[in-house]
Amino acid sequence: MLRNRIELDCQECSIRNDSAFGGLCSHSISAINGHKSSNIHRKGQILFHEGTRPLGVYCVNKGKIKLYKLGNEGKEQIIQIAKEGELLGYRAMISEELYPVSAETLEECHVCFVPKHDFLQMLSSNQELYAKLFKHACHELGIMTQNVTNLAQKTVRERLAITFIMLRETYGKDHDESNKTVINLTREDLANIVGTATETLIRLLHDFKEDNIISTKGRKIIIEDESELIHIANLS
Amino acid sequence: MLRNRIELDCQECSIRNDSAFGGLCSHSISAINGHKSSNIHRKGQILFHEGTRPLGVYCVNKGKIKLYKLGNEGKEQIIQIAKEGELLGYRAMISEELYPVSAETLEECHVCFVPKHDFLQMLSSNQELYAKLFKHACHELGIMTQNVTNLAQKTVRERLAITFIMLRETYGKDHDESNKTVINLTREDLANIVGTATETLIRLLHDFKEDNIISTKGRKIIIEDESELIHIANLS
DNA sequence: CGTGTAATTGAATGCAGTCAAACGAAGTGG
DNA sequence: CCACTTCGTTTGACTGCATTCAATTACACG
Repeated sequence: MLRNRIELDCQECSIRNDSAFGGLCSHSISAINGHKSSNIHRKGQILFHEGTRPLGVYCVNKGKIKLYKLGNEGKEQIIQIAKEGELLGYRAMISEELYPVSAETLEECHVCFVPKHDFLQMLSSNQELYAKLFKHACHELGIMTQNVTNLAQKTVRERLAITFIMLRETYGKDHDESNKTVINLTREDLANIVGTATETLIRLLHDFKEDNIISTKGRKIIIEDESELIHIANLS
Repeated sequence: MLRNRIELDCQECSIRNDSAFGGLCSHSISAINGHKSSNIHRKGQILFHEGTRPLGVYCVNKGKIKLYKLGNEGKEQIIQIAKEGELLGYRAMISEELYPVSAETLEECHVCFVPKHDFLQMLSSNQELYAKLFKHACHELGIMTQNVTNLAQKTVRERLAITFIMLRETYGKDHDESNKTVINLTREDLANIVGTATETLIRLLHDFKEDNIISTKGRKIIIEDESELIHIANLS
């Protein structure tokens, strides 16, 4: 077995208030707590595979997880980098479809799992949680229309700037001594977020470094000048 | 005033069962019916503008409506072509955000409008409708991840084939004597669905015509060979 | 039945992808 | 601990798909 158990308690969970489970009554929280299992996943493990049937939902307690869809040449298109507090896998369960994406850990992650049956029961008895998830899904749809427009109309350079701005949210808590965001992703993953070839991405990183917008330490990328990123992103 | 009233009755509505309001009890239907207004919109009218606050929801009874987002050069990215039966504008209302897209009629349309307050009241008293819309939103999210992947990884030629396959659903009821789907869109709109320049699109239409995949009658495009489209689309 | 908008074609440019090769870093096993 | 291996990164050269600009033709719609 590639994962290990860990003891996590929803009542004590520090990131609960940032998650979909924030603001729930203590009765609901203890219901979740009673049905979940908590696991440590090593880097590179798959939580679920695109095209498989949802078995439950995953609540990220710690670590980053990439959600990606495979194109037909086997190239990953990364749809989202999920961080602590995010609830994964509920959408396909609600729409009663197969997972449209795969979820893979980018580092060691602590993840709680709530089985489908228990989760659906909670949902049906908790209007507040239901409304919260519905709202979240509608919000995501708005973001996706923006993503589609960016991919269709913006240059790779602009999309890379947008990606960095977005990753600053995701990696905001990972910062260096001088409080600058540090992004730890392979060049290939970064290219698969932007939607370009790895070589093209590397050339653009070079340009950004020359302009002191970013710096690098090994594979790690440090965001140096966000205002210039916003400028390059050329947002409408 | 550029629109005219029309008398439509939800109880008698022929497309109701294809819509989000399908399968509701007759009590709910009459509640909707009592709160809606029905209008005829001429071609080119805007139902709502991107960036404005949702005032209610729109149920399409007849006609096609394009939903698009503006890029910063003013270029439209068409996210969806809505047809009869579709319910528009509920997502931004649920997520309590401004409209992420604009909605414009592509031909004369009959559209029923339900004001925000009435719609929200109906939602809160009708768990079934609520669940249906939530499910629909989650389904749309899956489609959007596919769209993102296609835009990022597929060539314009492949995306045009995919667009035609998609439009066959939308324009399925618009067919000629020999039962072939006829698509009536400007070249610019078609280009803005595919995510390319109008000139590029026209050149590809030329290629498709040479290969007898489509034919044209004026601006109208007739789908001649769907199996070849599927082949070109190169779906995973 | 005109007239402006849409569609089409041509030519030139360039952004980004692909292929190939070299270099570097990190991990493995002897 | 070091040689070996593998994977990730980087750079160079080349190609080509798609965009842009410009000019002409067709046709949709009032």
